[in-house]
Amino acid sequence: MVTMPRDYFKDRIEKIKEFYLRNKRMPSYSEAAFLFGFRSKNAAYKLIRKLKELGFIYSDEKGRLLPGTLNNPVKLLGSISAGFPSPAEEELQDTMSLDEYLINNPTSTYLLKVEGDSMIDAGIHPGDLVLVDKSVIPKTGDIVVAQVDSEWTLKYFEKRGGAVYLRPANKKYPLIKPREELIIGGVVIANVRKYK
Amino acid sequence: MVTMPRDYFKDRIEKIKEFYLRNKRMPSYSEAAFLFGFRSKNAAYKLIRKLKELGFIYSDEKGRLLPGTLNNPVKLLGSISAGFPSPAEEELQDTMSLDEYLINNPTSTYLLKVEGDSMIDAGIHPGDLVLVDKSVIPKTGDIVVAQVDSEWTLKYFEKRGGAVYLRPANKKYPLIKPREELIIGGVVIANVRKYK
DNA sequence: TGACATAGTAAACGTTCGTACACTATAATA
DNA sequence: TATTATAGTGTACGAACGTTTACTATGTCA
Repeated sequence: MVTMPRDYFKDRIEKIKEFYLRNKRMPSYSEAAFLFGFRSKNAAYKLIRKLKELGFIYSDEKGRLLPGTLNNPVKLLGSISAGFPSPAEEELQDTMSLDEYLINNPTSTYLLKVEGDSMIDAGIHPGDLVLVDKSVIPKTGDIVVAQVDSEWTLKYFEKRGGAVYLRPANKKYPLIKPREELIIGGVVIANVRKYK
Repeated sequence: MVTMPRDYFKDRIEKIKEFYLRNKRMPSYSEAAFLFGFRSKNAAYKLIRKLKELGFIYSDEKGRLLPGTLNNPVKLLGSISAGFPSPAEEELQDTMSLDEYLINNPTSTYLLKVEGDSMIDAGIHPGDLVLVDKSVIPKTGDIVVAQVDSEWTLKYFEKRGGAVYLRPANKKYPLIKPREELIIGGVVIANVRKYK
């Protein structure tokens, strides 16, 4: 029986990953054979069958290859204070896609750039991007996009005894009790800050 | 001459988008024809040629369709304090992918879950996910993942007169002057917080 | 040693692919 | 009204597709 070296699969997966990132589609079997350095596309066919069993790849009803966990661009390490594993060691790590992780409802979610410091105590800074889902019904404690005095702002949503209040996360600003009807643009489901 | 209704393209694009999200690949021309309700795939062929000109789709050297701006899952609205356009109006908005926006170097970037409150004044809370690029060389003011007393922590990086310091973003904790060699696990390039 | 599982080669199949060409129907324009 | 550009139908063709089968070579294990 022939046993393959330890990183046999990893190199192959990396090749496909590169192809996928470069071409934005999965290779055909003959293209995969070329990637792997095989002369026969059946060799690729058999190899990929194993990658499928490992979950890196799958295929649709027509046999075309689709990205499995390949798709996920960022590697997952442990948590920071727990003495997480050294970033140096390159294993077959778990990966994830930020898009898929953060966005539940692609059609009802949009992105908003934050200006002003009214939510700074909630860790939402000017310049941050805020993901807003307008299909979510706000509950007390949620951060919402609301229209106050014909201006859109970011506030904590509070419902007490039938009345609705908007609370800024900054002691400098007062609690807001909306005069008339309150227009909600959606609930903040995530906050993203880019440094570089 | 036949002029198409205003949202002619938008509906078609939405159909392809749905297909792409569902199948994780672009449709063939015959599949696209079926999506559009055409009997002839040549009709899809001509229509998609126009979508290509608009940048929503393109194709590789073998003619296979590839996602253009389709790919991007989240719609971009204006900024929040500027009285941004109502989220209700559904135009052909700009879209973006968070993965592509945040990650410059997929191979050297990883994700870390934050525990502890040492960076809370920088708006990085316990439970946040931090994107770390280990190929970036830290500069003063950057937030880095560093090993202090054989523990991995998140600190501001400061270089003054040849000496390197690590500063927590929380007044409760003291400035750290590393005794021996300083091990840096990478530079924080983004912070992500998920609420829902 | 002999039996066996595996990695890879090679060729063949029916199907689907992208693309091209000829054609019809419709609506706008001059 | 005649002209013209466009939306869509239908057919055809060579190339590439996924999949199957047969075969070789090689290393493992009893």
